[in-house]
Amino acid sequence: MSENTKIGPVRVRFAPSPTGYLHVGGARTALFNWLFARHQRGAMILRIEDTDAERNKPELVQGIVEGLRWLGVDWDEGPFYQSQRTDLYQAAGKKLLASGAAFLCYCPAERYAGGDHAVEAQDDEPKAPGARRIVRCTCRDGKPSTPGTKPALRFRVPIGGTTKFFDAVFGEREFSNDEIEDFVLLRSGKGDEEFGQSMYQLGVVVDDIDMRITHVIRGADHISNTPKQVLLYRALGAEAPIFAHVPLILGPDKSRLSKRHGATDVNMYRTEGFLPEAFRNFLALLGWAPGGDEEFLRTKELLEKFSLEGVSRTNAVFDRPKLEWFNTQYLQKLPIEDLLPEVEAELKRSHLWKDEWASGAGREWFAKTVDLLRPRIRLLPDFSSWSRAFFSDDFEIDPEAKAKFWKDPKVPELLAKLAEKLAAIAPSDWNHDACDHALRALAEAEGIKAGLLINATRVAIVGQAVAPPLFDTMVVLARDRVVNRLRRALPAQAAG
RNA sequence: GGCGCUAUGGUGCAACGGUUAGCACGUAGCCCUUUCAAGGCUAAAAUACGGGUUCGAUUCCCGUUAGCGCUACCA
Repeated sequence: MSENTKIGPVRVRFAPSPTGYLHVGGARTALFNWLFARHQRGAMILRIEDTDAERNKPELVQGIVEGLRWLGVDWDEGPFYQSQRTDLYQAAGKKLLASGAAFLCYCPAERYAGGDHAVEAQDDEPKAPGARRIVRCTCRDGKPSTPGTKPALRFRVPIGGTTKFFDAVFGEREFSNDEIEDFVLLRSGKGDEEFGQSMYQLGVVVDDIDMRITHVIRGADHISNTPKQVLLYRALGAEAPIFAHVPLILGPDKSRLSKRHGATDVNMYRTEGFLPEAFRNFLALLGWAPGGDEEFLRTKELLEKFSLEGVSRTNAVFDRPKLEWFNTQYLQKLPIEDLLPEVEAELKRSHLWKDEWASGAGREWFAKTVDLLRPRIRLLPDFSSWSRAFFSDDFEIDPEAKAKFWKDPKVPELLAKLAEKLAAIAPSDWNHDACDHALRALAEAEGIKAGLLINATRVAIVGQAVAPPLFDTMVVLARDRVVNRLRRALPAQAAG
């Protein structure tokens, strides 16, 4: 609407750090950025924040990129790697040093590291009010605390006053400068380098300025970092962007979502067989709502409706049962042509795919079969496992199904008779009602309930107690397969 | 410990001063039925607590409590 009219085209970025896989929190941040960018017809940029050589695992970038692709999140620029942009950060750091906005710090790193385990600050050192941590470094007046060591570059945070910024989700925010520590901009150099790698705060700000980012949409865990970054923008002579901090995703116990809560890697949902669009719909509704009660929102609608105003300020619990519900909804409601490629890919993965299903009559059969199966499918791999008998003659008969529906001693005889009756139907007359009549006529002639024969037949032709309605299944399998499977089932029954 | 953020059923969201507090997931029951789903109907279930402001608070303000975040030469 109007929030971006004076700052030109929207430019946003997703900036993961390759210290782990793409987790659902990051995925949602990426999704929100993407929805916002596409809704605003702006640009989406991917930037890899790999300035920590120690923790960084370059091979993880591949997985992150795959996760984003699966999610359907694409980008217009990048990926850019911060590890390849060090000159920019060094230059910015030196500029800040020259202007007096930063200073050299000779303190040993351990002096500040480790939170509660940090070295106790001396009584005469400026500390955050009531806290043990050191907020003002004694090096800021130019006197090296530990001469002879290589210095890091720290930002000279103003004494007194406040730093403000606007957050599209949380509103106007104001932080007291006395709470902000003299944070490190550039690590101390090793060997003969003047400085080491850039720290997070400097890299982010330098890049966001350089890439002309207009809206910084990221997790709410960064809200306390924001005043530091605003200070940096000012010191670098740039205008701060609009921030939008999105609430975090929690596990069922309301603690921050982590591995012990189960799958947090987006790629695990892909391999489990969730539909990306269902996953996207679910994720979009975690911390955002379009305002009404609609929940089944296809990506097109998400794109139309997304706005930062609808983003919630409260953390949300990742509710897997609801994700599963979304998946079954998509499995059932998607236009069949949207679902077919997913099923095709699944059958290829499990080597059940036949090329004859790619087009023509084969495609029609495939569409009809998938349509018959879909109400009972929960995850894509169910097409290969649970529905195997629809795509292959090579399937097992489930022992529990036998025990349940082949109990009656008359079953072998009944199935044999049914096979002969069905075999007598001309292929051109093979349809739901013909099968229905043939079976019910037999049941009546034998003086048994149709249900007994229906259930026994189902086990014989698909090997399971659970399947789509029998006569629809028979139509899809066609006469010869049904008859063959009935005949084949008899020795299996005797053996079982 | 300090600073910050948040608070509607078990969960995700709606209601942006006036509703019998709505929808969905999940749960329970019923219907449908040829197995199992799906679908339909019904039920139980919430404004954290205490103060204000107001004719009127879920909604605005303060406090308490709880949860979460930040508090690294991590990002």
